[in-house]
Amino acid sequence: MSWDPVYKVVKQIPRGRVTTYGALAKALRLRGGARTAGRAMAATPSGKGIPWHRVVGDGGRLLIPEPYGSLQRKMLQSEGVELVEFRVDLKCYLWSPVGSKKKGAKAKQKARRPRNTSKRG
DNA sequence: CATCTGACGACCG
DNA sequence: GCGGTCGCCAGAT
Repeated sequence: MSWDPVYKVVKQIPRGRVTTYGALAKALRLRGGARTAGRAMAATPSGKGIPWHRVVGDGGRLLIPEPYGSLQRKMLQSEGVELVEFRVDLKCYLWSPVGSKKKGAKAKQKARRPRNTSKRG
């Protein structure tokens, strides 16, 4: 799987801003959801100038493990992003993917499968 | 091919 | 607000 489209969006993240895995997954229509978005980041190639440190989890939580996690904090702080313990103030720094990455910007609505609620209920 | 794993998110209690 | 669990799917063994 080529995460090029994912890296494209990540590179679109302006300085001093952050985004979430879910946002990428939604913007790129990733099937696996945030999980797939995370997979892409885990495979983030170095040397491409990809600001992976601007990608955080839900609520701005920093999920990236060490030593990258520590690095991420440093990077964000260096960009002016205020960090609270292991979180980022999304209401101030959250950046959303514009949506101009895939060629088919039509965003076709696929058939939604009903969630099986009888499981963990 | 089968099995385990993982930079996540949503839901229930 | 927190913990346990499922769902998703690609990569590695």
